[in-house]
Amino acid sequence: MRETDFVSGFARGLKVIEAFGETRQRLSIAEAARLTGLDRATVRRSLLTLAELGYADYDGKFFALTPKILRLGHAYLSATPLPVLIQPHLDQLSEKAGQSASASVLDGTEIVYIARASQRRVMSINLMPGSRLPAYCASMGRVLLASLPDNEARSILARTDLRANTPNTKTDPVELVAEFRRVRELGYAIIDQELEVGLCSIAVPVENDRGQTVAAINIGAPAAHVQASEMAQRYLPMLRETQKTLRPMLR
Amino acid sequence: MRETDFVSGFARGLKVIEAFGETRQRLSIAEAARLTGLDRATVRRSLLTLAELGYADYDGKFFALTPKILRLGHAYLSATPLPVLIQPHLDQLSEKAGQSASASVLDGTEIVYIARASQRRVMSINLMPGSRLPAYCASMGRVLLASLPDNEARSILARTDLRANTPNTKTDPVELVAEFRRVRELGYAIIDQELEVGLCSIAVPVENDRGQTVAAINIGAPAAHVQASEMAQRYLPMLRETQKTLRPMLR
DNA sequence: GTTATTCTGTGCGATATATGAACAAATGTC
DNA sequence: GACATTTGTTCATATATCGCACAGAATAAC
Repeated sequence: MRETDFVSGFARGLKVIEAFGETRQRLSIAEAARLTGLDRATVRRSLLTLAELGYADYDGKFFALTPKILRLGHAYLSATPLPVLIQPHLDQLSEKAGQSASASVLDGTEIVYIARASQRRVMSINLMPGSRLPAYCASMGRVLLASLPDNEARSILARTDLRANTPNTKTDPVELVAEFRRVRELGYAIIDQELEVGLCSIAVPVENDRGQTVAAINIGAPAAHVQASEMAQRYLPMLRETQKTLRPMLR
Repeated sequence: MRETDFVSGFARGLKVIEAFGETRQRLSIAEAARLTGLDRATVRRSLLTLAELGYADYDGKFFALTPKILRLGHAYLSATPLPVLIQPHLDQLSEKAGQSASASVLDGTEIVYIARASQRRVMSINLMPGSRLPAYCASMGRVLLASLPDNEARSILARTDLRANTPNTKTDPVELVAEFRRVRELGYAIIDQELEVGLCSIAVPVENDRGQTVAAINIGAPAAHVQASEMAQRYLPMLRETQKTLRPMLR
């Protein structure tokens, strides 16, 4: 790609939109400039552009994103067959299991939720499509990383901030890569309170008709309610069933 | 705002992203140019920029958005208190009702889903945060339009393509404005298969502590399962309860 | 109330981008 | 296989944007 094939004004604008996610919903020009590392004048032009187009509100002092911005993510969610295809199956799965069911894909070091059917709230954090979690300590993340060649998974781990969210969290890259091998062999991953105390989850890959892993689905349950050791017995059959149903539908 | 306070490269790029929503997930340069009405060379630069930043994949022929694009919508969903506050209450509501519960806000002539707890699939279309429906024939849309002054609601109706999705759909602006008055008086709206045959729903406004309507929540049910006339009796009490709980939490 | 600091808005030269035409490659048509 | 269309890419140049520096307004500090 040549230098001139890059629209830096566009790239800067996207960076400005993302700046909103990290802090509060209202940003002044100076705050946005600090968060993005861009020049104030540039940020101001981007924000005024967003406001002009209706993607942001401006009260003369602060800018705030409007729901119109959801059109951008929606362009992906509705245009990509995956979320639309998976959602109804998650609804069924969730109802059958009596627990929350989710689907996600990998984006860099994180998993991104693309669909979700919540039965009850088991996590302190609130998940919705677009939400992100570190891959290394989430059941779907384990499954997705396990689907990659070892060196790629290692490279992602190397770029990850491997922090111990709970006493259970595995943070040793060597141990994690060994875990990926286990996951690859078994075809599922179980997380026992590695992300948050009190939360267990089990995930399986979603494969397309050529056997490539294109996403992961999981069921999460409160540890108080379901022991980690029971997860497979209870939920693996229905996860496998959903997995099997989805497979011929993909690509 | 001055001419130079508008970054047209940014605006064009956003338009290109939205072009994906309308058709398939893969777009060639020429297709994107046709959909956006922009020059091929310009669209090409925008698409290459998206690819360079990881928001799109490029196989040398077609571009497709990647899940990274969800960061943009997520910037709104996580930064805005409304979706994050409402979601857990929707989960509860949905579980209690045994039906899907959703929350939405108004964006132009459409409602935009900002949170959703699906119990089972009752609609042919698949809803998720960011999904949009025409306001005039959706229960939450009725509630949101009813919260506006008559002339504003009328102005929105004037810009709406008032089509009869089913034999039940109300499409006469005069009738609709009268309906808004009724909704305002009763404090809730019921839709009896106006959007889709077989689907009923009931919505109430979500007000902040100053009594301003900031969103709407609803419960949808299959008409075969729940008569429209029973909707209020069955679900209004729990909607009111959620409404009451949310009120002091907002702003 | 004064000073210091931070912020927003503007003008300008340097730099980057958009445009439409031109061309080559790919695709479709007969 | 030749012709017509469509598509992707490149180029020159007219136009728009960027980042800087500065002025004035708004806050904050004292």
